[in-house]
Amino acid sequence: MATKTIKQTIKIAVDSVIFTVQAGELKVLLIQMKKKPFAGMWAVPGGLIEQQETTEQAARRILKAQTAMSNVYLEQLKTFDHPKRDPLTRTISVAHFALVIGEDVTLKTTDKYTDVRWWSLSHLPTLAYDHKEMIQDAVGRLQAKLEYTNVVWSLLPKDFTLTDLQRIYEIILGISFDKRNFRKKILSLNLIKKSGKQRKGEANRPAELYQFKHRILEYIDVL
Amino acid sequence: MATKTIKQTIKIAVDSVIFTVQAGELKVLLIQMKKKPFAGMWAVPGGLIEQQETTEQAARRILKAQTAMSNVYLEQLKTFDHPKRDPLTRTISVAHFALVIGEDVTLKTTDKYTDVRWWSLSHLPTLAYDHKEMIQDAVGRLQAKLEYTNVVWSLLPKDFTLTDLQRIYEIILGISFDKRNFRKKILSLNLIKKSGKQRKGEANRPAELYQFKHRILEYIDVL
DNA sequence: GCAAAAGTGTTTAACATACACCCATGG
DNA sequence: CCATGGGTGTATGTTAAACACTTTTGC
Repeated sequence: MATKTIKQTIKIAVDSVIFTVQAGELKVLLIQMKKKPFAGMWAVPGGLIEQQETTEQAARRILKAQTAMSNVYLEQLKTFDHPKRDPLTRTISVAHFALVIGEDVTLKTTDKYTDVRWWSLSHLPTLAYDHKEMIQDAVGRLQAKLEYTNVVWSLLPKDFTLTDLQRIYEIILGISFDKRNFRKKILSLNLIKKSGKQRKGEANRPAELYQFKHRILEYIDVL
Repeated sequence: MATKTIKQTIKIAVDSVIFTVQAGELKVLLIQMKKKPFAGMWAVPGGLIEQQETTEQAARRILKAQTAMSNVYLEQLKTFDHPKRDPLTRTISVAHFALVIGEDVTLKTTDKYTDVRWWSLSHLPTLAYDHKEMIQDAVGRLQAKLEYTNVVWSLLPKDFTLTDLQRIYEIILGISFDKRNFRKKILSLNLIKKSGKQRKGEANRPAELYQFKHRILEYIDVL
């Protein structure tokens, strides 16, 4: 070893797989690319990191350019490093995954991209780079993380009903739960509390509104 | 954005946190550094990646330089990217974690380092860079992975006893298990089979030798 | 008064935990 | 024959799973 000392010319990018739950579906934010060789294809938002920032700072900077964020949960996912993943120059991407609350996200358009929009995971368009694999990895991480952390807070507004919470779990995990058992389990975990308020104005019995006790990551056996 | 286009000058390294279980302890392989600014300190083995290799290939290449491997489990751990983690030039490290079988590892020494040896996790020396954090992250990952995968095969030889297996779990997780319950649980998981052989020659009843059915990663609720 | 979602307990099955003695061998 | 670690079963408690009806509201 240590004889071959070719100088590295590798770029470092950050990509963020941004999820939200909207209209009963899990969705991911994609931008449509302008430049070759992926013109017209869709990709997860990303960009090169700057000399003096961490990858997380880069991810937040780039995320701010696409969504007007209110509550963003962000964590490092995995580093994608296949030498041929970018056909132009070798680029290693430190992928992150992010969760935002569906309701209060407004998308911005920039001149760098043709379009920006949410895509349902069940109907994804053709993806650039290795972004299909990246999204699959991120979904797996999200599903796992729902089961052993309280991270679901990052997909819900401050006040929510137990049914809202159950829906999120059902949509992301793709299974349905018994209402009584789900409530029993969640309430026994000591993660949420009653807000005292109710959601009125619908053609049915008003629902109790709950809040998370802590909106920071905690590790707990959820399901 | 997209106005600040400072050219990136960032190096990409790979570091591997290599674990084994030896003499009843969890150990990590460290090399002692020669060069400033960390001369005399210890670090996890690593190096820069080459232009046309993946980080995993780089990790295996570097690992081969330190240990004569027989069975190495290797996976990407996390990317460490603080701008000041390397005081000389900005270097991003894609950390990996590796598991090797204690018995059949022979260490090589190279002229790049003062020394190479296994350190017990309970008595680590002063570590260079952010390698203390890296090792802690790796230990956490190892502990978690023991609980939801069959990865323990990578720490055991082909034939092993149920007591050998139980010891590994106890050492790494730092708790002790009831022998009968542990056996019941492990056998119910359908991960291992009797080899038909026994370990004789010790001053006690011979122990049945078992083998893993599959020496590849599987996801299962182990404990 | 009817449609729609909210809220609420009990029974049963599965799994985890606690626990103690006999067995086969080497020296 | 004794010291050493190997091997085995049962009873109890805890947690998960299955399951159906009443309540409150808007229209």
